[in-house]
Amino acid sequence: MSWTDERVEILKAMWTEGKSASQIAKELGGVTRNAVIGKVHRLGLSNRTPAPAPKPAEEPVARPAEAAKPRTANPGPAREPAAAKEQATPHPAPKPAPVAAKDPAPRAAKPVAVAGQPLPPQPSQSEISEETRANLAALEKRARKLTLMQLTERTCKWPIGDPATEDFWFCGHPTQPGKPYCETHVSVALQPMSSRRDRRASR
DNA sequence: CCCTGATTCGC
DNA sequence: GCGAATCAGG
Repeated sequence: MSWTDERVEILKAMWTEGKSASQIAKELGGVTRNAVIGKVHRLGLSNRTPAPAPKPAEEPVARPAEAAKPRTANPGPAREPAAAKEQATPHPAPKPAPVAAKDPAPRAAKPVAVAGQPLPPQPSQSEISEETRANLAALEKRARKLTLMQLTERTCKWPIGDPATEDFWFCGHPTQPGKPYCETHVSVALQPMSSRRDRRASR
């Protein structure tokens, strides 16, 4: 794949929106995150940080040659205004609408809209075995407490807690291959809906 | 270990 | 210009 005009546009858009290089790479396809990062730099739109922490120059202890190399952000010569359109929605994390927190029961999670992510079909308030129930309780205590932005293809996206408060995070345990949740959450989320199988029909 | 962006440097 | 390898960090 090559950097066609269109692909570059997507790259710019996504990068500006705060998407990570790997996300962009997956979206575009045919490129690695390294390629994306490399391109981002060549395009000169690397600095997503309006507040460039002026890094006090380190002692040229071991690399005199390196010190001479042009940094991405060159303080000297006229650099193009890349910080102009720094308006992209500064809140990558969608804030869920406040929800009445009246859930005394062992914190069963409420579904939250996660952009582009499969949503956890309610803990199927239906029939969940006591065993599974206990499993969940134990599991949630060991949750990695990932934030929305830390979720990846292989982190369990099961929401835990109340999205309206700070008491909210995602399970984060390793997902079952191809599934959005960890083993335990898959079991409660994607049940074959046959808790009560026919008592005799089967064969 | 998973992930992030940054930089280098051969192609 | 490109991007794998590598670096530095969370």
